[in-house]
Amino acid sequence: MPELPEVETVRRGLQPAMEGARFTHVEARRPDLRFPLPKDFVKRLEGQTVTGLGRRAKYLMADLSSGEVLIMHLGMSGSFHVSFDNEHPAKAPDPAPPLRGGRGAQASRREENSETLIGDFHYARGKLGGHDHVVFRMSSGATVTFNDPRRFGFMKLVERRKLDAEPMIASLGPEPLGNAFDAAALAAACNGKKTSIKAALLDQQIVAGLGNIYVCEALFRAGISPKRMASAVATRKGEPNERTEKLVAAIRDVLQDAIRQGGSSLRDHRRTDGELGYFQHHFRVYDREGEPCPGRCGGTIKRIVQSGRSTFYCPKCQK
DNA sequence: CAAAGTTCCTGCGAGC
DNA sequence: TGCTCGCAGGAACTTT
Repeated sequence: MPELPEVETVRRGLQPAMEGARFTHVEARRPDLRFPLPKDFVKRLEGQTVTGLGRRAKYLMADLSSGEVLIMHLGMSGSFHVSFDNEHPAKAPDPAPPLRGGRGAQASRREENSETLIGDFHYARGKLGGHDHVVFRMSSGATVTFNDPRRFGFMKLVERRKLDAEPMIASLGPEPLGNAFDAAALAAACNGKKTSIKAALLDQQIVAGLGNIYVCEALFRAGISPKRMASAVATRKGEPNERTEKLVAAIRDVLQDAIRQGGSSLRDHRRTDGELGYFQHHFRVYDREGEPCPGRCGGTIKRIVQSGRSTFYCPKCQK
């Protein structure tokens, strides 16, 4: 699902379509996302140039020539679709599986079945067109559509200079792949936390961008039990220990691996259409309840529920 | 059904 | 002892 690697994959897919390009036409077809789009949403975008397309945690941020930033969040089911004029005529819906999650035209050209390796999520067969929430026509010749059936995603326009005052951005912890995130930082953030390390890593204020999947995977790679107290990743006074170092390295590794492979393409497992995702095949514990531990310890992957979310782990080698 | 991410609310415990 | 504050955990949101 859209965790950091997926959002980063989407960002890279949107870049050739949007960066340096101007919004020539914007449609808000269904303004009822998690937050309603502002009434002047279209007016504030049309004519503006995207000077840069960045990412903070799971948020996409498009810098606009107007001085505003378009913040976009995929929620749980949001996806972007990119097509270029010369490949997909805008009028007729493409009967082929549409590109979801935005690897852009290059991936689509390179791979026959782009559906399986886009860093995202749903390929909503038969739900294109009028059901897309937002459509951008760009001066690059690209049409970018945003579709989010569950509507937990949103788009928001904020003045760049007021970005630091934006609560959802300001409250974020360090980027896990950035320099600010190291053992000392993690230990300090976990110090005194009376909750599980699993819950702590899901807390975007401790480290920003992890979700349920990558927390499970990182804890497995670090050999740390998800049930361990968060404060135990640090010694007294919040000093890091060996466990902290391992965990930081594991988080970095799993995110980098996932980004390298274009993120995970999870969809509802009960659906029968199409392939399953891509990095999902590299999951070692997530959604692998009952399977043997890939670490050859002889253990079996277990599923437990922590603060209402599934946790997958190997009780034998995660201590 | 349960799954995804975030916000909000409640309840409990710690501390004064 | 009694109150307040903050944190932790759960519900809600939505859809298939």
